[in-house]
Formats: sequence, C-alpha cells, structure tokens
Amino acid sequence: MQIDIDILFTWGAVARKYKKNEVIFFENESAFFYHQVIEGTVRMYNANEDGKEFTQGYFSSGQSFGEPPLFTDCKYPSTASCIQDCTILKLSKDKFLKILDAYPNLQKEFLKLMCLRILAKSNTTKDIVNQKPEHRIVSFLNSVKSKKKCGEKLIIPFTRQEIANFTGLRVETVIRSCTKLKEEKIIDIIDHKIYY
Amino acid sequence: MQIDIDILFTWGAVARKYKKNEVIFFENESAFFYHQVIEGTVRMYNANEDGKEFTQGYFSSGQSFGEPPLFTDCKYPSTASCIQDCTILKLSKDKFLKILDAYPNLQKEFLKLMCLRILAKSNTTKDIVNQKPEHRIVSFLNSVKSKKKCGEKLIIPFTRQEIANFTGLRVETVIRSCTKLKEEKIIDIIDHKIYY
DNA sequence: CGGTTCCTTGAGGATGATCAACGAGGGTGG
DNA sequence: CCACCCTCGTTGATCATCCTCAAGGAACCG
Repeated sequence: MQIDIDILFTWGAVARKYKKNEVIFFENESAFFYHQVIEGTVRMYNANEDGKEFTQGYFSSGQSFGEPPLFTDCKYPSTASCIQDCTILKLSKDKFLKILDAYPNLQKEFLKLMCLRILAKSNTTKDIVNQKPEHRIVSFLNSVKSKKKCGEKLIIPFTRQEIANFTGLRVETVIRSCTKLKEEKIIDIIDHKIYY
Repeated sequence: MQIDIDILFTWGAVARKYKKNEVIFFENESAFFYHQVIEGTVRMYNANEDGKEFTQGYFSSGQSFGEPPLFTDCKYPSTASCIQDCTILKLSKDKFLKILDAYPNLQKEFLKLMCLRILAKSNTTKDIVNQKPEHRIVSFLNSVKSKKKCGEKLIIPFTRQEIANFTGLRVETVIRSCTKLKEEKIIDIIDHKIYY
C-alpha cells in the first residue's frame, strides 16, 4: 500500500474509472498527476514503430505508478494503459508534493520504493542483455515468484505473449524456450499453464 | 555535486584511494558505505559466465554511486570498479542515513536523483529491447550528449569496446554499425574518433 | 622499437525473428 | 445445442542478423 486513501481524498484526490485498454498517459507526455491503483491492473510499456511492445511493469491494487516525472520535471518514459477495467486515484502534482512535505515518512517510503525500482530495472537490463532466451525467461519467472514469496511451485499468471513482452522475445521463442525448460524440469507445464 | 565534502568529513567520512581496475564492491555483496567519487571514474557493470560485460553506468568526480542498497537492505546489483586511479569518499551507512535525517533537503535531492536514474534505465532497457544495433548506438550517443548539453558535434570519449559494453553489442557490430552511421551522415569519424 | 591497446575486415555459423498455418478452449448468440 | 468468433498456444520452414573466430593494421607510449 502506498499513500493512505483517506489522506489522498482529504487532499482532494479523485477516483476515476478507466475502461479496459484505455490509456492513462502516453510516453513523452508531461506529468500532472500522482496515480494510485484502487482496482484493476495497469501496464506500463513502450511500443516501437513495428508495433512491438516492451512491458516495463504491471501495477495493481494499492500500487502507485508513474512517479519519477513528478519529482524531476521529465516526460513519461512509457505509456500506461489498463489491462482490465480500472479505478485509479488521481491527485494533482503540486498537492502530491505538498503531502510529501507534510509527511516526511512518506518521502522516505518513496525514496525506498524508487530504489527498489532501480534495483529491479538493473536486474532486468542485465538479464536481457547478457542472457539467452531461456535465462531471460527464468529471470522473469524469478521476479514474479519473488513478489509472491512462495516456496513451492507457483502458477504463472501470464500468457506467452505477456512473457514475450516482458522479456523482449517473440511469442514463438517463448513457447519453444518453455518447452525446453520443461524438458529440463525447471518448469512444469500442465494444461498449457506454466508452473515454476 | 552530491553531498558537500566538508559535511561528509565532519560526519566521519574517509577518503580512500583505489588503483586502476581495483574493485570497490562486488555484485551481490551487502552495502556498508555511501560512496562518492572525489577523483577518477568508477564503472558499474555486470559480467556473465562467458565474461561478457554489461556496463550499467560510469560515475566521476562529484557523483555518488551504489546508493539503492543503502535504502533498501538489498545486495549490490552490480560490481563497481575503477577505470583509472580513483579517490573515493566513504561514509558508513548508518551515518549516511543520519545525515539525510539532519538535512531534509538532501533527502529530496536523492529522491530526485533516484528518479532520474529510473528514467535513464527505462530508456536504456527500452532501446536495447526494441531496436536494431544502430538505434541502440544512437540512443547511447544521445544519452552521452544530453549530459554535456552541447548543441554542436561532440567527440565521444568512449572506445568501441566501451560502447559495446553499454549497448550489449559486440565490438565488431559496433564498428560495422558506426561505419553505416557515418555513411548516413549521422556521425562523423575522424582519425578513428567518433563525433556526434 | 617493442609492446599495448584499439580498430578493422572477412568468412562462417548459430540463433532468434518472421511467416504461415492450424489446434484447442471459452464465450456468445441464434 | 450448435455455429461462430476470439484469444491463446503450437509447429515447421525459411530468413536475416548478429556473433564468433581469425587475422592483421594503426596508433600510442615507455
């Protein structure tokens, strides 16, 4: 959970509903609002001219997203859109910054959150650059698993295409790599679903 | 400039000299110190089992590096080593955190810095995943140039190998791509040096 | 001048992308 | 209940691209 919802409402935040696939903000736009997910899941991604997409991250209930441009006056590095119908809490940039001044602990929390993002991105980049498709997929699966802190095999709630978008591979490559990973007993595939 | 050097010394920071190629900390080590470069240049990178290296960033005089693990209790995501003889200011983690409490503005500065790092890393990942070698190199050149805020053509102070390590390509690919970029008049190559 | 380090080129090969086609399952409406 | 449409998964064949390996040249420095 990021900022307490009651605090946000007190400061004038507004909950807005978005339809599935609706865009919340586009890459290269200026940032005017702090965003926090109340319900649904948001995806941040970059698309290149061929239409190939790279997913920077998913954000769901309780998580904030798109914060860095609020602190730096830069443009959004990626587009954010809803993969389901969503309810998003929006608070204007200046009020958001005032909240941070009013609650110093919150600022610390954000600092910590931004650091975690950096660490995650460092890992992602490292894995994508250095490794073979199977390694990339395993790294992705690890990052999914680490969020769930589950010791046992876990069903991976992503389609092959979604995994492809996270890892920068193509669907077919993901499928073929997963087949290999199954043969190597690293993952299970039961009824087309991936367990890791 | 990050933290004022006098403040750091007042709080017990120590300047340590490192030789060229000496490692300051290794990937996956725990973090005990805040580091700030006084002189020289530090490189953060990841190496994979084949010995191929990916450069996460360079840090030189006045810049701090390796901060995220200080705020999050995670391990270092990359190795830091000196590409020249360096003088590095070191301050223990707990004292560093106390300084931040004592100077709230500093905390804000770090928050901003971390956000800039996120934005930079988002861009890097996007470019590496989506684009052809020439695009990757141009993105890299742009990032170099943006730091120098220079409108005119600028000499790029990196070897082909260094560019390869930043972009995740191989030296030969960098060389061949640069030849093409020269033909397309995007860069100049004079006396083996790249101008952009 | 000998030893580095860096740059360059060519040939060949591996690998992931691309293209095309099909199958399986789930939901919807007639 | 069946026909249809989606979305998702799967497979094979072919292709383009970048990597690999090997060799040699240029620049720099003590």
